[in-house]
Amino acid sequence: MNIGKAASQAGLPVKTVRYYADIGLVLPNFRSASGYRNYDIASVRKLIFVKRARSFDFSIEDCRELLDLYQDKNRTSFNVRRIAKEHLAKIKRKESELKKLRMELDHLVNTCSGDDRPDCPIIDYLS
Amino acid sequence: MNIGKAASQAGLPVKTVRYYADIGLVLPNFRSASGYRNYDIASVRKLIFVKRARSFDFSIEDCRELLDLYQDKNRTSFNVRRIAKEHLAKIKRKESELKKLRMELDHLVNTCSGDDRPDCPIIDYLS
DNA sequence: ATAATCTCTCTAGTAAGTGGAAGGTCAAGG
DNA sequence: CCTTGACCTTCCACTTACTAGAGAGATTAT
Repeated sequence: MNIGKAASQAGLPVKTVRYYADIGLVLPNFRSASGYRNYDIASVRKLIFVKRARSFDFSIEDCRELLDLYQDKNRTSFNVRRIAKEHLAKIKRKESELKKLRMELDHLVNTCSGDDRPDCPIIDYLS
Repeated sequence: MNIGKAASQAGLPVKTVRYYADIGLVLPNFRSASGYRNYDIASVRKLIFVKRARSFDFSIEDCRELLDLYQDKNRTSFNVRRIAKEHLAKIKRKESELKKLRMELDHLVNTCSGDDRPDCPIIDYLS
């Protein structure tokens, strides 16, 4: 199938599928005589795999590794878990930073009267 | 003072201060005959203000607006609060997405045995 | 005078795409 | 047979908020 169909089956924009081909993440099976990219079911499955992994916020490089493991019948779940654990650690770090941020900002917004006067604890805090 | 001193007083890399000048966020007071940027205390305070706002993850464009309000003696706390509230809403959205992500990934990592066999619930889930 | 430490501008790179321009291809209809 | 419209191609530029480095000029210290 052509890129348009592959993209819609995977639920990705055509541009993104082309981009994944450009960076060698998910290559089309072959090119037609006129240069059209051709995808089969297996490559569409790879696109879907990448889409899911990206929705978990895995980086493209992580996706590359995971995709290798996905295709490797001799993989060990140890290696998959290692990547996922590292990623989880990053997410947890981000989450706690974001929580701290949200709490501080929440406090600032709550202490600000938000009226027509210039006095503002938010500005004061940032100054 | 030159850019180096201004940057260190603000706790920012020189490159960043130059960047803020390039995009017109915090301009130096003037340029010396030889082209050196010159910063006074007021502009250093603006740099610090931006640094704090950035640490709250306000975008550069938010910083621009906040900086305008910071300098505007006729500002209303209503406007400051509006920007902060919008930003807070974005952060809250991100936070809950991240939490969902973390919980799902946590679950996957916990169900994966992580041994030398190829069977892996993480791969299964992404497939 | 010279060396070390500034500073300047300019270019290019980061992550992961997105948008658009200019042009080639393919199937259907008149 | 020709045209229309939908699809496809490549290439370039833009996004965010910087950061790295090159090559050159300015200032300061010895």
